[in-house]
Amino acid sequence: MAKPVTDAIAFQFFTEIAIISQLAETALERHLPDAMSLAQFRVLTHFVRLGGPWGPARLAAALQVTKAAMTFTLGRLEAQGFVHIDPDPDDGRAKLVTLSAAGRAAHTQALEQISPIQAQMNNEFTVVELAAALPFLQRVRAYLDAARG
Amino acid sequence: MAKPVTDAIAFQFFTEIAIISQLAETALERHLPDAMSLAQFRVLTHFVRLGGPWGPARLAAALQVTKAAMTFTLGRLEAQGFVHIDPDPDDGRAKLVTLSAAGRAAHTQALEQISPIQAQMNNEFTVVELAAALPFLQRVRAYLDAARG
DNA sequence: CCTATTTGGTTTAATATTAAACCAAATGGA
DNA sequence: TCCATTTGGTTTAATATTAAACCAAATAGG
Repeated sequence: MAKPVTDAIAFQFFTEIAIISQLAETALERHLPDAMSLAQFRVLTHFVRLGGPWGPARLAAALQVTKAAMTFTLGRLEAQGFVHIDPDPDDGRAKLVTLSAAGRAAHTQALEQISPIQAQMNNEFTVVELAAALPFLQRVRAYLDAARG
Repeated sequence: MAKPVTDAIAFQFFTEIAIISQLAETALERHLPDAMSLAQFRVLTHFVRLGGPWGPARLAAALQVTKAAMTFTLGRLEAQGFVHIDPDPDDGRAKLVTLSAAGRAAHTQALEQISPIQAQMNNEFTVVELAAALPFLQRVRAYLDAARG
């Protein structure tokens, strides 16, 4: 026999996570500028936070999507002029992706549009509560990250 | 000015949630039987937990997907013989979806195939830890659920 | 050096999802 | 009763995603 109680709790934990994730993503997507998908927003955020040129493969790994998905997203971002994609002078296979001024502006604009959600959240939950929840979530994330073989 | 610290923590919270969700879903999907998508598994689980006939619209609402997505998923489930879809005798528009014996068996089979993940999880985290994390997650979920207008 | 393997990236085909338009049946006032 | 609105469900078109095959350049081991 399995351990039904234990199983049920782990299951419930991931169910809550999945629902929160889905609701948050939907809310976020609804407040993003029309032409900007969540995937695009995440790439822009990544550049704003960490700067520097990144290759598509590294970006895909960092944002946990396939290389094919990243090719697609970067194509959309480039078409809107939000990133520059240049060949890597040091590696004939590789490309270097950088955030453009327009991309940075679009991200700032997106942040403004989602600020009402942030404000509501901060109204509903305290920093202390959110911060208290973080360590365990980080442990779970680290475990899943390590366990994905 | 915004409150950068507060904002950063809420952002970090949802980032962890999103990553955990993605990693968990990927892991789950990899252990599911080949022909069974996560969406299909969720519908089967719903029936196993709550029984009874459900209409596509109610199912869509319960599992937080659009009616169109539910039409698609139910079509796949019906094609595999995992659910029965009959007209509702009391409502000319509606349909009644029920779990078939084959559907129940497929769900049992799926549970067996994902049990290694459960086992690993239970090995890494205690029931107490998981249970301790639940209340706050439930509060956040309830808030987001209520706030989605 | 060579060759085998790895790595960066794209393409193709399939799947899953949403939004929007739509149809048909039910419901609720006036 | 009748019409307007709501509700249940499907369809269509578009978007986003994955897996798998593929190509080209880099790297490593003999």
